[in-house]
Amino acid sequence: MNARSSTRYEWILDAALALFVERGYHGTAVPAIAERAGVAAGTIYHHFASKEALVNALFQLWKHRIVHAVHEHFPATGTPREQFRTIWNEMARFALAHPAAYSFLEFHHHGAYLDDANKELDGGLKRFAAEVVAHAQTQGFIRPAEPQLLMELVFGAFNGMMRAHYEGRLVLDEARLALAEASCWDSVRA
Amino acid sequence: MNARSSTRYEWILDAALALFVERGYHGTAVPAIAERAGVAAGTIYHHFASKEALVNALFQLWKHRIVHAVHEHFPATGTPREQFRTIWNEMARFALAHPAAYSFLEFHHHGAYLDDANKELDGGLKRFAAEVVAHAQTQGFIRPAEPQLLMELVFGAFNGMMRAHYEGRLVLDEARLALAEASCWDSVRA
Amino acid sequence: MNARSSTRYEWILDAALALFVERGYHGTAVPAIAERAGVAAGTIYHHFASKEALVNALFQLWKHRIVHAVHEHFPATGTPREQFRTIWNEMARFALAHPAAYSFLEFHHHGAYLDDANKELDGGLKRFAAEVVAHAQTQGFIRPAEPQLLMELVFGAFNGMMRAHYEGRLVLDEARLALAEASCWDSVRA
Amino acid sequence: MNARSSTRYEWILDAALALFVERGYHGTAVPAIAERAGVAAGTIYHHFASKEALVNALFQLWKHRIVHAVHEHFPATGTPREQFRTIWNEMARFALAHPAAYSFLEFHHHGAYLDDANKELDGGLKRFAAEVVAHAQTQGFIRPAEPQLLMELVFGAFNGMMRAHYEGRLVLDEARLALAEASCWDSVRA
DNA sequence: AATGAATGAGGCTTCATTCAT
DNA sequence: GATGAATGAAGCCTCATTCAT
Repeated sequence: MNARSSTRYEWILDAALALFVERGYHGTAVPAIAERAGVAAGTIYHHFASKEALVNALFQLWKHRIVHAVHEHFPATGTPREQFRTIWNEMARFALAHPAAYSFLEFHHHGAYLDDANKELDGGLKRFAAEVVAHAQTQGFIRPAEPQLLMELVFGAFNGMMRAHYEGRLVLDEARLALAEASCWDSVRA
Repeated sequence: MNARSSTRYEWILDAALALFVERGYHGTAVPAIAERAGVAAGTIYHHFASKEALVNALFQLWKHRIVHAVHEHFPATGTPREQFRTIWNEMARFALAHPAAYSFLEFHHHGAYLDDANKELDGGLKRFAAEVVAHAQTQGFIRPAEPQLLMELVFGAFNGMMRAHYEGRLVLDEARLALAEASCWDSVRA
Repeated sequence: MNARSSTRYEWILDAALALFVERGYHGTAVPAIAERAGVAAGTIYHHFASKEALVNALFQLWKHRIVHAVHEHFPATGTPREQFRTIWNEMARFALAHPAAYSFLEFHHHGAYLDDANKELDGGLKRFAAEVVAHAQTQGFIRPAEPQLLMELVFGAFNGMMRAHYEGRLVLDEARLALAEASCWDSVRA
Repeated sequence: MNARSSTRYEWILDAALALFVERGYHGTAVPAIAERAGVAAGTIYHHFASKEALVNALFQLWKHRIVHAVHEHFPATGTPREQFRTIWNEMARFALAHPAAYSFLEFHHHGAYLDDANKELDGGLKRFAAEVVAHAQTQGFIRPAEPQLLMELVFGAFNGMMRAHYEGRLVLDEARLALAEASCWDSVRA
């Protein structure tokens, strides 16, 4: 789950990600993951205790990565406007660079098989964003409303845009991303 | 063979909806649907040719209902602002009255098993909304940007809000719905 | 099983015969018989206690008919040559007039579900033929060999010919039937 | 995946042969084959894609064997009488050594599930025999009649004899086989 | 008698997991 | 560690039979 000697570990994670996104967790057979990864079915069980352990490892890996990407670039001392834009841009960069991973994290229901650690992880980014909103409100930059509500609206808008992009209904370039970001800022600014 | 006459037909649809939302299509066993519906497993096959036919019937039924609800109340001669608010409110009324159905329609990947008729149906509401946006732009009420992009942002925001509500992170009452609607209007208005 | 008030009884027998020949007993579903017969599935159970009772009734009906046809025209006082030809011709007439029935009787394994009465019936025609052979041997018309063996050879030849005809590998007309009959007579005559 | 290497492969074929002969293809459940073979039900699907693939493999295997046995000993330069006797004897040897296989090949209707390759295979031996007959006719050894008809009569007689033997109505020893062969030759010789 | 929806046992097949090599 | 054949529980579906109408 961290540095692993074998690169097969990563082959398996990559194959599982692709298949889970394509066909869902329950719709994906372990032997199918093995075949796509180019390893034997038994090999998966040398690296993961079960199919459930595999999906949890996968979720944790990518959730950590996106959280890290957002936190790493977050301008703690910037203006709320800058902070908003930075979070938006980092998430867009991530979602465009790793479409399968973002789709897996955001557009699939994992409730039935995620372990507690991952359920805790899942809400982290949104809690952080809600805090940023709340702080910006104290400075008067963002309209006075439940931070939770505003945050869910913006994340939802972002996800709607990304999903439309993934599904081919929308082409996302720099200009459109900036326009969308500005629109969303307008929906929350004071 | 399966006119809406039989109540079992509806028991099965209701049970399938609940389970598909809970555990996903592939995660739901046909005998589990039968048990929840209070019928024998074989009975499902008197009403639906297959599990796939069942999920398609379910999708079509509810998609028709929400499309109907939105179209029925759409103020064709109203101002764009009124039109926007009406669509928002009708969708909210529907999503709050039928949480499982809305969740099933919007928060699940159906790509692998939806038939062509349903794939066609799926995009209908969004195409309609994009047209409304485009028309409002010609009158100068909505900012000049791709209608498709603006529409996906607003639908996404709505869905983010609904999902947060369903998952217990947000309480939605009249006031919050109105506030959210106003926020989203601000994200697209000229 | 004899004169029945309802003609549905016969529709069912006819449909069952056609399907059993096409797909075998185990390969034929009772609802499929009902559909082909143009009756409801439940109706079959007003006329037959079970699928097994149906197949037994069918077997008995047609076995009786062919036995009757052969016996009716058998020239008890004729020469063995006449007797041989008559049996051959009667069976050919029957097999050509009722291909499905003959195929059902002779080319399908019924061992697993025939009742005792039918198992007894099954051997009747062959026992009769063996007796005819034995009697002809006492008069020196047929070569001295086990009647049972000669009879099975001739019946086998007849069946091989009929099957080839049914399966389209052979066209049977009067001339060919006569030629085949003469050939078979040559295989047993003194 | 299923080279003849694994003994289980053969266990399964043997079990399937015995059961198909006893109860027919549709009357035989895959789990029953597994049980008789002494393997798990799932194991069958490591060696055969489906029940239908299994029955086709079985048919092909034994059809190849009998064709090979007949061709291997066929005296291409012998007299028609020798050729006739050789084919008869080889088939008898085979049919007595492998009663289940011969019964499976000749006494069951496979039309519904045999693949094209097997349908092609099926007619091979008979086509060969018809050619032998036709060639013998050109030399004046066999009476002038359709080779196809004479051949079907002889094969039919052979099958009638074998079936009577299998079903206990006839005991076949060397003397009786020779007698039957001579009888059949008499039915076709000039 | 006739219907056909309903039943549920059982059939074919898949698949998460194990284990001998 | 790696393999992949083997397992058997469980999944989707069929079908002989029943029963309320």
